[in-house]
Amino acid sequence: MEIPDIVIGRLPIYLRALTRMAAEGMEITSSHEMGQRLGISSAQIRKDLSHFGEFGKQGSGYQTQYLIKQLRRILRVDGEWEVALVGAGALGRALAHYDGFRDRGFRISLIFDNDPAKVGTLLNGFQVYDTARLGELIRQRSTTLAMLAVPAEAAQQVTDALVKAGVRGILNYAPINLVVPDGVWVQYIDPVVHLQRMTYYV
Amino acid sequence: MEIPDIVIGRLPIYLRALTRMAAEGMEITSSHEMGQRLGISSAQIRKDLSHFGEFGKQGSGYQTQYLIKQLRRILRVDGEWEVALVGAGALGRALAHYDGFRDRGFRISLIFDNDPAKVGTLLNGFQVYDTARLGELIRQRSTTLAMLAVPAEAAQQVTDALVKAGVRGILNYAPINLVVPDGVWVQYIDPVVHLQRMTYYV
DNA sequence: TAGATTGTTAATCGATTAACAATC
DNA sequence: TAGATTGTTAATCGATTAACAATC
Repeated sequence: MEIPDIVIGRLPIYLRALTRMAAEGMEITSSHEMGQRLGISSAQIRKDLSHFGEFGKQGSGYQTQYLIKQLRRILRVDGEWEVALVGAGALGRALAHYDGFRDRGFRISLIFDNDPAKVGTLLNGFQVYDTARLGELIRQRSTTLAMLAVPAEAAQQVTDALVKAGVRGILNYAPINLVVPDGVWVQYIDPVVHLQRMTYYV
Repeated sequence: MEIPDIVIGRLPIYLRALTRMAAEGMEITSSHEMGQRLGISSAQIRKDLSHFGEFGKQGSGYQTQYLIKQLRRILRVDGEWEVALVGAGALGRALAHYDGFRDRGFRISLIFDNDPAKVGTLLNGFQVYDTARLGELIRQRSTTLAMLAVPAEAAQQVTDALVKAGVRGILNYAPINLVVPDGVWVQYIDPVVHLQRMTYYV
């Protein structure tokens, strides 16, 4: 009954591919066609989707737009999540300016940095607040998601503050493992880890 | 005999944790202690390592520095890989300035962009070259790794040029699936995918 | 109708875990 | 020695795939 994490993990990939296909004008697709694009077996795609309902038609396949809509609903990205960004260094600024969040369900709406030279400035139209005010402001706005773009040394401390303020999901760009209580989710992005996963084979 | 991809995928995580532990002054550790930090069972860590040799001592555990050295060797990051960066937008610039590559085995040494206003400028001390010269320069320097920080629309085309020039591993920041021939590896970084993996649970 | 593709079941495959002898 | 931890085997668990009836 419980849906495996690994299945949930693939849904955003399906959603991304379908959105692309829709943009290319494809109104209908099939598990076989999706699998070809993604390097995944068609059986796996059908099995994954079957955890959530029946979205296709025998003989013809899936209506692209309809499946997109369903996946957005399942993943709960049919609305817009407000995301806090901690760290306004080079990476933080790049994230703040990235325009790919908006139409996929997210918006950075609260930015923090502990550098007095940055506090009070605007970043993509948003105030940069002092990290000291993190708890206060996140609680006030009931923000539940955050991105961490601070040095590794500060990451755990900031995480503790985020969790205490009610954040439930953290996208961590710092190259360090975070300790969080049950009920808080962390995803990691570390380019070096990804590069090191390729050098073994190259 | 063949080592599973999923095992290779965990080694960089072990390496990162061990490096952290070493920095904290820990000279010895155990599979149990590592597992606690990473939220992984000690049995899995021992099993993973056993694919490559025997690195520990019964009763005491692993010498941190020795295990780091072995993992670096296994992953082939005991030297320094030259990496090409394609795309000098906000993200590309953040990557070019990131100082966390160097001591983990990588160095961005070749930067491309197709914006005439950027071509010829310096980025972290390196020339920005016209993307039109990508094939020529990558071949000349025998670069085998690349990071892709270009818009989704350009990603496949740039990928084809990279592969043709001899690149064997691509770290793709564009939110799109790439098609590559056998023998070429791709790793994906898409913050939205990671965020969407959490919203289901939050 | 004939061809295609779904959703699902059962079989296969592979990964994780538990347990323990070996031994530091 | 007594306690601790490794490396490995076997058992368990879970994920993927193959196959096909249902049906558009």
